[in-house]
Amino acid sequence: MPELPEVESTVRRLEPALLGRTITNVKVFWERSVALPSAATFKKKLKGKKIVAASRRAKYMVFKLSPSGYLLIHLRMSGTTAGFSNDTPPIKHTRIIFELNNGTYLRFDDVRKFGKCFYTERLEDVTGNLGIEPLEASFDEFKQIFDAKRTIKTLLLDQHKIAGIGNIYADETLWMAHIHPTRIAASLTEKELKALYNAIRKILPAAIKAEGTDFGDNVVTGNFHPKIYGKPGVPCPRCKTAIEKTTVGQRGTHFCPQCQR
DNA sequence: CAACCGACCTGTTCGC
DNA sequence: TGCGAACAGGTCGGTT
Repeated sequence: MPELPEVESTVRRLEPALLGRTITNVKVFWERSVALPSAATFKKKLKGKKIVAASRRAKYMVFKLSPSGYLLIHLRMSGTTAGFSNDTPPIKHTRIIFELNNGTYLRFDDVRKFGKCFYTERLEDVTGNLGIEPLEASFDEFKQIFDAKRTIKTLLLDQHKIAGIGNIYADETLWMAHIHPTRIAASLTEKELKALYNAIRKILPAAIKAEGTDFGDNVVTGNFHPKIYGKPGVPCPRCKTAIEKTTVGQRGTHFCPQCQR
């Protein structure tokens, strides 16, 4: 689920509840939700650490700890995080609980168990291979990525090239930029690349402001409404042609056959 | 280098 | 109504 806007919204929501709090205990209900290091070491390393900053890198939540280290959380497909008071019981899908020193806890729930938590002393050990941040890169930095013979959508989803865009926002930004998802990246004109760059810088902030995409479920509870994602057969908002759904790079892909060439 | 495939997982929706 | 197949916001490692 969560792509850049959802992760950003989640971090902003959690920040006031976590800053200055100390982790007093960690309960792991599903060991493989801990990616690094072992679950036992993870618990030991986090206990007693104070959360001094909350931020986002790509689709990772990053919590800086004192006196050292970082807690990173990647929600993957179905993860969620939220704070609760200690008298709230965990649910069926609770994978990890981080108890805090004020009678509350941070809970990591994850139906499909794909989400991962990391503890590391050096941030780059986890985030070192990630590509540019879509909202921070200059147009020149952005442009360099697309000098490749791959399809544009596959590139947009490649976190080692550009990090944070997922399936929803790849489809949405390509639609806004009038670019067909199977176009070869290197064939895009300067004008098309600029349109894509602008679409990203328009759609992602709007989605952050809306606190993520509205899917009517428990995973993403935001208020951003996609124009074409998840809407096969629905008239294109621009030209009224029926939105098509195909597969690109093994991912469900929505586009307008009329205005994306 | 790039596309494809199976894993990793559970839950919901679709099609017959 | 029932039941298996298909599919879901992500990513990785191994193969074509």
